[in-house]
Amino acid sequence: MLSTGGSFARVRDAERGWHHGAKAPSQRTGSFCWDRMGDSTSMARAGGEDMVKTLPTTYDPRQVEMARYKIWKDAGYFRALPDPKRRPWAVMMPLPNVTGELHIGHALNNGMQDVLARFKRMQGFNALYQPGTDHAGIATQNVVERALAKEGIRREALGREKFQERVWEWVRKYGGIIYGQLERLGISCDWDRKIFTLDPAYYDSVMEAFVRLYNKGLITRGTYMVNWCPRDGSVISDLEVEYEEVDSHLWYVRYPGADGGAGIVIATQRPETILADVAVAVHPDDARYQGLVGQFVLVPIVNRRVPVIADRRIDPRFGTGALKVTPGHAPLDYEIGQEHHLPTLVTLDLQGRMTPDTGKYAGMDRFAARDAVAADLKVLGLLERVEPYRTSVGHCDRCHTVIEPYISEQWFADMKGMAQRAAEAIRAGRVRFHPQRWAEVALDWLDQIRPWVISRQLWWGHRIPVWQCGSCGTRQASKTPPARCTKCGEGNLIQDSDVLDTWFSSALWPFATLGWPQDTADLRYFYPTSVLVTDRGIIFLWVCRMIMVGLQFMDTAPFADVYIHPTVLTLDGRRMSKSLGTGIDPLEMADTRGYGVDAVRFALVMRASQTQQDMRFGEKMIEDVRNFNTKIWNAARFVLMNLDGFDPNASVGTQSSADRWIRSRYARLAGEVTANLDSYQFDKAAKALYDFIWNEYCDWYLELAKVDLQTLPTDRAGDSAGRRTAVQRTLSSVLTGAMQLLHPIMPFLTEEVWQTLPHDGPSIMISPWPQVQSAWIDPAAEQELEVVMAVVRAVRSLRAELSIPPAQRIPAYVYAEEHQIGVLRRASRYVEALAKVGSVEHHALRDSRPAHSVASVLAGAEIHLPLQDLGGIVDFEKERRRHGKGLEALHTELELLQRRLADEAFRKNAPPEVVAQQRQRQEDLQTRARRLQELLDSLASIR
RNA sequence: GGGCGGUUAGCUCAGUGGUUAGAGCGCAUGCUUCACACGCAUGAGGUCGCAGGUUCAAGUCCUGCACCGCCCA
Repeated sequence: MLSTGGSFARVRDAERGWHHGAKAPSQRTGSFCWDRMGDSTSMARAGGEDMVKTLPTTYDPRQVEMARYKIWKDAGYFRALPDPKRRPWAVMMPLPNVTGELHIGHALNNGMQDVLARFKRMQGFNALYQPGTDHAGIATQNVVERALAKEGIRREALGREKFQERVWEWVRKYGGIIYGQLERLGISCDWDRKIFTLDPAYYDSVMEAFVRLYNKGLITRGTYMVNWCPRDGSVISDLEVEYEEVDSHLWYVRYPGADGGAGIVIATQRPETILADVAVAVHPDDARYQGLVGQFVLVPIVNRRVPVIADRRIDPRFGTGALKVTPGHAPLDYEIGQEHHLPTLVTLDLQGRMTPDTGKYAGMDRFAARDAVAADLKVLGLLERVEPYRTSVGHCDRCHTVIEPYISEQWFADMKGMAQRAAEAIRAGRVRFHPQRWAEVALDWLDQIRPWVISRQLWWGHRIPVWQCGSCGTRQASKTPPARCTKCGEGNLIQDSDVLDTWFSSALWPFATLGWPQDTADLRYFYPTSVLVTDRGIIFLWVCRMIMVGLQFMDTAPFADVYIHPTVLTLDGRRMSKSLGTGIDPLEMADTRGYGVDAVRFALVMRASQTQQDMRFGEKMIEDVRNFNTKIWNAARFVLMNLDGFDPNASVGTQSSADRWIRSRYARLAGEVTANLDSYQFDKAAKALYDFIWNEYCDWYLELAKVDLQTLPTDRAGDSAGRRTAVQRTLSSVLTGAMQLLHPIMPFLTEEVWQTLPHDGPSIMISPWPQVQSAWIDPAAEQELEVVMAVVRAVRSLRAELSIPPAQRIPAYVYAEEHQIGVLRRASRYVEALAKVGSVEHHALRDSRPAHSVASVLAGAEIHLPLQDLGGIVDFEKERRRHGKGLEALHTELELLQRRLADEAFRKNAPPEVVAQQRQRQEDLQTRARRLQELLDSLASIR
């Protein structure tokens, strides 16, 4: 069993004894259990080590991740039900579009939510991670329209009802794809709570919200100039318009005077709208046109007689300073037209084509008409010139069609009061943004909120629950079709044909998912939620609206924290996009490339800093984490090989300084990771784990432990002090704890490793989060090991410098301050093994040095490799240069220090401890410099 | 036009006003060391975007500028 598959414990066997019996030990008894007890003991007794050795040296995540996920899910670990005895914690998934497929942004976003959910769950919270999908009105309608187009069918030909059936069909077929992909990420959502925004209960919440706002007079119908998408045939809100700089032209057109005079030259970006002009406007102070205001000019082509008016909003520096006024097709012109009581003419239809009354232009697309009109103006001799011009053009954020300003009657929500409350909540700190600067961004928008156009001319979405009387025209809002008109009593009521903006329904997400408007146990228990994790791109569209609506209906903001994570970019700083071919597909990385989901998650999380708003990301970063995983895997293999005869319940035994050191470092790590996750500093948590596991645990502690394991007796009688047990316990418990701390970020590998080591409970997922063991923090042991490591590094460095073959054992003399000698003597076995030293002699620093040696001068110690042991391989000239360089550096630094300490201003103004620290440093450097000089002097006598 | 973020080693990024600025990757050299070559060891590599200022002390605080990016109008 062990040698097959890529895992220590093939998943199914790993849980043997836990899942099928009621005997699973309680988490609190503290009784360790060997998982796969049979395998482990036999491994220890008879050739077990060989069996472990036959394990592959690399970890294949594909062998375990999917199966492990199923075990967790089936065990019900993701489930969160109200339980008054436990503290709730909740995060709502930013609902992906039902048409959507997983991309790198989802991997980061959901990965982080899962980190938090797993972290909080292990901390003992009753953690709810709420999943769901969004019907995504325009996006989904577009997708299905495109599918229909392939069959040569237009939606209008099908009719509303048939079309909706087709969309539902599509959703049933493809709408679940994203769920499967999210599961593949390993995220621990409560899947029994999956919600789709068009589910009946959710639909009811949306209707309820609309009717309540309507009855409060906060939703009204009005005619304004809106952003119209001619392709979608619908209005969209300001936030759904993306402005983009494009190269265009400025056409200078002469409008002849009605009296036969020269008239006026205007500059326009849109000659095709000339046909709808009703005036020409100039700034009242513009000296050039003083005489013309009040006169009349003729609109070219149509020869309409229109006035020249004065308006302060005209920018005299733009073009000629004269603006043609087209109230039907431009927002500013619409305002000017209203104030000056000008008529409104419309020459473009809902599809962006010239209207039938435009003569030869009728039916022409707006862009074709632009060229046609310009050409005709030229023929008429009225086109003075054309200049290249760079301008910002609004596009539909769904289909990228150029937006047309259009006068239209729509439903608007008045957000002013709600925005005020939301802003108050943010200012009072009841909603906190991380990083904090995003609060300012949100507040700016809330403070200048404008009415929200919530109706959409679509067939897919929540139908607006307003009925209009066919007889008297009275409107009423109602969740159910009303029988008769409230005013005239007639029964001829017609429902509004429009649907609601998708964002209207998603604004209700934090409470509609929990059963609102019903007063449910879920709602009482989990609302308000704990945190929202999302990208900055939807702060206004979604985050602010959730806060506003949450306060409106629940009287409490929907979450206390908002964490805005970075946006993932390519290595050269471009947006990741499938269509541009610049994306990294997280599932391709995990499965096709075989890095595993753990590696993808960790690689992303490790780079999520609060400093920058973007993160540049590439495949190599995932590969690096895969290597880290292999490192962990092999460390676990090593530990497992050395746990022979280990009894987790035996008394602790005598720990070495190395044991105390790594336990101390681990205790600090636990505190660090906990604090970093609590403050959404994911990068710091990940890096702390990476550094600890690789550098401290693997590179140092495992090597130190090897030294002890090789020398300590394996039988109970010989090991009366329990030294071996102590090392084994340290090996095992520190790795187990590190796996727990790493689990939220890398759920799978950590579970595999945890299952094979002595542990308590059925899964790492529901194991208690490691407490910071302050008793384990041991500054003396830390200092001791610092010295040992410094000596080892110094010897290794000398060896490399002198090209001493790695296998050649050489003697070494260590000269140290007297209080360190005892420490170094006790640790000499470590130095010998790690630095490949045959024997170490310890001396006090005041003792005389060997006559001829190469040396390294440390702060409190000197390492000497005596010459006679090195044969003729030493290049003394090189040695002198090396030490000369070192001495020079010391002198430079000393000079700086001396100057600083000589400065009275420094001694007077700097805090005493800083001055003292600098003095101490000066002394240390002086000592080192002196010793180095002595060394140089002794070298000078040699050849 | 307004606001925000960034600019630190070849790349990706850390860096509470106080030692001569760090990490990972990459690079160089050596190593089939009994967990791991997806590895180990050693090492090279930086006028912290530019210019001023504050301070005993500036990568860190202030002002201005440049460039890259995001948002709003």
